[in-house]
Amino acid sequence: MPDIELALLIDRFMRRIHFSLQSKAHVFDTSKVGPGGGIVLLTLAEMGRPGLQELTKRVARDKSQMTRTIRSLETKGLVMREASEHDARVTLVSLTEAGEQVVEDLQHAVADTIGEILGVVSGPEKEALKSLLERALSDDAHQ
Amino acid sequence: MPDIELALLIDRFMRRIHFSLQSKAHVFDTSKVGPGGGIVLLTLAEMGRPGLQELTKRVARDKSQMTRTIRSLETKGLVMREASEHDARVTLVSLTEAGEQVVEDLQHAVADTIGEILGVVSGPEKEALKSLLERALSDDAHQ
DNA sequence: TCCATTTGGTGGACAAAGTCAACGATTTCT
DNA sequence: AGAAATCGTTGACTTTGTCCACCAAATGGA
Repeated sequence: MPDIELALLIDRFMRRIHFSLQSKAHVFDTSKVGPGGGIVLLTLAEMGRPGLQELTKRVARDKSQMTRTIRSLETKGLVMREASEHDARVTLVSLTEAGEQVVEDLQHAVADTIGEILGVVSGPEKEALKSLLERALSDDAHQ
Repeated sequence: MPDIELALLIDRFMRRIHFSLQSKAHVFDTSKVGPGGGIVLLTLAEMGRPGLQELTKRVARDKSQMTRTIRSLETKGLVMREASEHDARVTLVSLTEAGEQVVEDLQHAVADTIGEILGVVSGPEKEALKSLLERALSDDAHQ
């Protein structure tokens, strides 16, 4: 019943990561993509060349915001968009080479941070955590 | 090494909770405290009567923002502040009765939401998750 | 004791992120 | 073909987050 603690813990945890990353941002975020852009880039690296809508759902943002984020990343040359051949409504988004380079930097930074924070936690536990989250998120029955 | 997935999962997870709660906010958030205010109220219920700084660190927010959040909650009559006797600089914050009432509503709403999302996850696993997060957050060597 | 330094809280100004509703261009369904 | 749904974009607006300067109180030496 009192899983409120869990919610509060998760909130704190996320902010912890956020703070930690931000304090080092000036070192690795040379392209000034910010947290929002960063997550999008990392997700793109995972997804390949999704449609904008698909991407939006994955990162759970508002579509209008995603439009702007992508545009910003595009003007930085990190991302490219092309129309889908099958459906003229959808825009496919993918990383450019420059984008992939940035992703690598981001990956290191994030991995380091997570490593620091979860240093106390054993490997198997981390895997358990991932599996748990994946299951919880698997039924993407949300908007 | 590739714990980036973990970071992305956590981000998605948090947004999932956020969305779910927000979609029902009109039902339980009758006092219009918003997500920010809600977390502060719930945290206050946990902490009792902390100093503002202490509270700020716990929820990992900027102190100036906390000032404003508390003021907003105060004008709604959910929270009260009093000067500490030991240290004239610190303001002690605590829930009013009205505040405690609101906290109860929040707790139910949050518990429900977490319950929905973590429905797939077994009890013991949830406990493991909590313990993991607590450990990861225990060394509050930040800020 | 006096002064420099830290600590707790407030305020202002601005930047970033989120929210909401409307719109044009497709596609899909019947 | 026509109605309805989908995809992306735009505009306007609210909420959060961030940074920095500031005052008041406490602390820690010389």
